[in-house]
Amino acid sequence: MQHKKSKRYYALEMFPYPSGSALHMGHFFNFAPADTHARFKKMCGYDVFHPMGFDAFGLPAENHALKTDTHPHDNTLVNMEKFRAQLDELGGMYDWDYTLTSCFPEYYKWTQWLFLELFNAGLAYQKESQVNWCNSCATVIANEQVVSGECERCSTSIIKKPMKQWFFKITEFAEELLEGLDRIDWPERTKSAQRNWIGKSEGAEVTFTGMEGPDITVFTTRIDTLGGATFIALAPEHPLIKDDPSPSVRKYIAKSLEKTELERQENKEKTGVKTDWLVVQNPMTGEQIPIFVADYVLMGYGTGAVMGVPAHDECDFEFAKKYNLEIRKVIKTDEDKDCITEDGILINSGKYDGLASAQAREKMTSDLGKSRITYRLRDWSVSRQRYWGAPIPIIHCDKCGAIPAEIPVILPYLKDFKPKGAPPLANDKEFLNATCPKCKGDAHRDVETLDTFVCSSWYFLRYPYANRDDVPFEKSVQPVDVYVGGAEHSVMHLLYARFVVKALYKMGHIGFDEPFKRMIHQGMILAPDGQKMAKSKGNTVSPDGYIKEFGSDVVRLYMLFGFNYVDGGPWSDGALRSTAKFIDRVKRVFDNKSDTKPSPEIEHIRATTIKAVREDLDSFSFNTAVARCMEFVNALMAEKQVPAEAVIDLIKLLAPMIPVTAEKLLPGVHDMPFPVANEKFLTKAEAEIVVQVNSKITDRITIPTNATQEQVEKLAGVTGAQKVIYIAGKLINFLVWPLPPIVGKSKEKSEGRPSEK
RNA sequence: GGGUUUGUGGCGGAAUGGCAGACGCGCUGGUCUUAGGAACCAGUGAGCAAUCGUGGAGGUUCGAGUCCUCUCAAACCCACCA
Repeated sequence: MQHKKSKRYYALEMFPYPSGSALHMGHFFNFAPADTHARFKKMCGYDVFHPMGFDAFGLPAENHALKTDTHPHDNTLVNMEKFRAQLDELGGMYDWDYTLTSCFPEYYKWTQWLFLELFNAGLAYQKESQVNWCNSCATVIANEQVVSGECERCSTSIIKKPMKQWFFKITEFAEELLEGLDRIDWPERTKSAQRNWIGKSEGAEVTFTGMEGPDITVFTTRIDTLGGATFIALAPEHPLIKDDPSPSVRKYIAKSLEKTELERQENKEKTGVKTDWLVVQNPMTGEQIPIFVADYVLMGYGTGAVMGVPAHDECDFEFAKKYNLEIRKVIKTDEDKDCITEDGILINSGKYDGLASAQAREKMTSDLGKSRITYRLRDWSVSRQRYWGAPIPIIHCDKCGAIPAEIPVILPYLKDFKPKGAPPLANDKEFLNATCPKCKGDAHRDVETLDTFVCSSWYFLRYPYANRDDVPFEKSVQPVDVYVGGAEHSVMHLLYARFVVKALYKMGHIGFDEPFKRMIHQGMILAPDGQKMAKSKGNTVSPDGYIKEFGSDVVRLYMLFGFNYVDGGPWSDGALRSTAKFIDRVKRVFDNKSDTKPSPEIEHIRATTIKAVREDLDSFSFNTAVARCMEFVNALMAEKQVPAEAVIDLIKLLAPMIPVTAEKLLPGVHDMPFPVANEKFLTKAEAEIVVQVNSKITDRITIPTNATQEQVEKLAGVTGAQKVIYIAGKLINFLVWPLPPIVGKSKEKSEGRPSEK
């Protein structure tokens, strides 16, 4: 019975975060169905690798420890044990020999290795910049972790703060990150979210010649509106005005920089101040236009300077109105009645007069500017001023600068890890003081820790080598075949992981450049009232009680059957009981089996069920897979004698879905091959098809499956058709044209509509 | 404002352009039970009917829940991005 193990199949779920409580319904809905898929693949003969670990570093664990006056290390160990027990209870088929825990030195040594590899390749660098600071978390957070101006974790308003920070150069991979999306089997919405986040836009740089001051280069996607540029606006952070002597300018800059991200966003009214000495010349019209400093211009995008074209840009329009600047139209828009192209035609623009905007852009870019592509993506800030994370493996030496430390740099077990202005590790003198590896002089360690997303950006490479202490992984490591996890990671974890893999690929450490070939996001289980489950609402439902009451198979099967996996939906006790009922029926039909030969009907449904279940389990369409099995059971129960061989196939089909029950009924089932449909029985000898005349159903007839179209036409008994459409096994449609009094839909409509109107 | 996705019975949800509502919940009736439950059997989109029905309006097609255009609604992502 043992089949040949062949192709390796790497099935992975996002590893859980062992914070405060136990695994919740969301975890179960992620893990149980994904486990069904992995078990199915195993029975199909794949050498399935299905590991599980713990994403143990991070803020929630640390904050929880602070609140409860415990230590995150101790809590994590306790929680992990609880998680592990729950995962076993769930009946998960995991390769526990290859587990990993991101807060253990055996793991984070290699996270530090990754950091140093990026550092040595110039992809990790330090820079002083305006960073996102969360006062409540007392740490810097990455762009991706700022959600509409607030901290993703605690919803505190984010402020900007100048700070020297470590960054990963994810922007260098913007184009690759974009391009790779076309090659992977991921949900469209996730790809779209990433494209959105990367935010590529193609445009041009145009330089305005300075008359009294320096030249100013702006970025624009609409160079065709250049003739309508009546002012220039610079971001408050722009280097050209950094040392501007004008008091009003200095005051304005200082005020803008104080504002938080959120305040800037909320303050929709444009403000700005005109500079005294800068006047620049429009390269197209030759005229001189004023320069403003305005905080609606972002330093981080384009060149930090924009040309103000009030007639064709909403923001510029608002600004121009407020400061009484000229509004000059240079493009015909939809409102202009005589507009003939979709794209607009250039007017009043000298030698470009009359060109469509797209053409004009191309021509003007080569004449007056330089084409340039910009991205919204920012480099990933990875320093955290907190305790519970992997220490940044860098030693700072006054003479030699930032020097790689010997790894692992062990995170000390601090009794007091409360953030008090400085990062907690700074208080540990033993940790802080170090010797420079280069000059052997006095130096100090970097006291910040790495963003947890660094830990999770590469863990899937580590699993197969979890027990190796000489290497993080080897070049022969394989990408994940199917990755299952929440859609909330669309732009953080999933983007970071892709970046890290691309970087490692470029450095020659691995042989692929996309980590997850296929991505599935499970939906969300809602409370029975259709609301999101929340402790504050008191509507949470916990899986543990149900498992205790009904057994894990019932809960698992309900998760498979009760929802479309990708959509999720509200929890229902009633529907859960129905799956318990179904398992009882399966047991009963199994007990009633006898050594009879299956009837042709049973052979047929057996074959079609096997085929359908195979397809459904492969495509994560669990609900229909269960439905097919239910039909199969119904058919078997209707038999006087239940043929054993068919029932055994049923148990094999169900084994990935109800592993405990299946193993009990058929010991060793999980090592047996998944049933293969007998082609012979897939089609019946006879089939019922629909007869249509002029696309209306007039009859249903039974025909031999192998009948030719001529034979079917004869059997249908319709004559005089001008055209016949025959879909084998489905329908035959006789078009008797022109239409007799009983008319088709279109005629009816054209007659009926005018009189109704 | 830009992008993506989703709109199907009382409910969860099925339908490679080919019989809409598979499968299940719930409900109704029945069998069996002292009774309740369980189990089993039958029915269950709407309408007395002809027929009508997949958010709405058009279109393509012999044929549209499915493809195209517009529109409405919801969810998510991005958003003074030049």
